[in-house]
Amino acid sequence: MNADTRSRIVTTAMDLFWEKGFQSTSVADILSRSQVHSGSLYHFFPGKQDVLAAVLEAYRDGIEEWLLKPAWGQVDDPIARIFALLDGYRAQLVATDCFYGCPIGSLALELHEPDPPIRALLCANFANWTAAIERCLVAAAERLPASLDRRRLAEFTLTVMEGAVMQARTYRDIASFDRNIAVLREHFEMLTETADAERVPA
Amino acid sequence: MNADTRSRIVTTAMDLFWEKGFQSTSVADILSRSQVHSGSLYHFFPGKQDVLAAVLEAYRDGIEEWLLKPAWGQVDDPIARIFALLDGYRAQLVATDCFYGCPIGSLALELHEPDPPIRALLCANFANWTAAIERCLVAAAERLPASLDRRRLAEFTLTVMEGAVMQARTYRDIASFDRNIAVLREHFEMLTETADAERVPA
DNA sequence: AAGCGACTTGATTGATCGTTCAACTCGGCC
DNA sequence: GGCCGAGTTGAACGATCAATCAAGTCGCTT
Repeated sequence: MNADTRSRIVTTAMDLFWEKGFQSTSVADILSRSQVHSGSLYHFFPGKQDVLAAVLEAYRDGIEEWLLKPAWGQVDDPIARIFALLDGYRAQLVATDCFYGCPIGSLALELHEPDPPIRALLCANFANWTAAIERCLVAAAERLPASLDRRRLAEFTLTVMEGAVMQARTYRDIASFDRNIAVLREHFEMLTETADAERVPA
Repeated sequence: MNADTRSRIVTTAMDLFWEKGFQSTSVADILSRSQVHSGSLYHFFPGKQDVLAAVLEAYRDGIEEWLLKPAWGQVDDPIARIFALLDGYRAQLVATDCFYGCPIGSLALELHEPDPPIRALLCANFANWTAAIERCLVAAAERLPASLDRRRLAEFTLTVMEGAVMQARTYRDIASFDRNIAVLREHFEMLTETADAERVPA
């Protein structure tokens, strides 16, 4: 029951930072919900910032198991996988009445001058997410224009997801999210049509 | 010197909320920078939340003069105006070394459970921004597909801007912003090409 | 010139913040 | 059996927080 005191702190902090953000979550909040005493927390972590770092590391290391595997279990087509991933964020919004969105995005905008290690972890989370999308785009290369900048489109997909989550949360309306994803889908369709056209040139 | 005590509080709070966010800005921060004493602030505002409301009202009421007019002074073409507006956010990022982005977006993600009036003001800011873009799209209707959902594309433009600002700030790299806007531009180009094609059908 | 009300001053409040620390428990090792 | 050190306990700390308020200033009205 001691090795998982640390992990209980981290998972509790993940929940609380997701629900209330970093600043609005007090150390006392983490302690009471995780049933841990302050001395124990400060035994494992030098301070609150380091709990945040551990949370961001957990997200970074859990992207495969907690984000990609659940979304891609039933889906093989690479482009379908991209939208299945986005649908996971949709499900999260719906499950919380559009209260909570992407935890990384919220933290990224909340922390105005994050310590370098914290910012590096935020970047790592974004980069891993983008890399997963890019792998899908590579797998779907034959359906997309040959000249397509895949990394750029993967980055754009993250951009649209984060922006769409932000608006859905602000409007408290999942329809806003759906409309944004629909436009992204049409963007992909225009790209595949372009690829079709260039494959039969003469 | 009394009527503008209130406005000095509001403009100072605008700056501070932009720089540090709402929670990280203390009332004492606002007081010291604006050279106002606490009693005066609490004479005009019941509390800190109401300063935030006043800030959001100022943004909402100032969108024409402070956002659109500067960006559109030299630009007439409606689609060029959309990207001129986005370029304004780019300039803000560059001027602050990618530290500060869209104040509304930052507040929207920072306040996890905003009071209803605060959330309504965030929505109003987003809605006004989107409406300005939609007016451009209506003005450019003949270059775009007839069936285009203009409100949806305007909403999408906001989505891309907010997501792009988030990433540029996180990566501290304006190139990320530029790549995202480039993809949006290509989206617009594909739409205008579609419109060209449907105008010469036979 | 007297009085009123809008506005200012700044010390002070109690709550809450992140953090510290001395005392304690307890399993494993010599 | 005695010791050590990892982990726990929870009271306490100083700092900072948003907010209060009694006293005071000043311009305007009558």
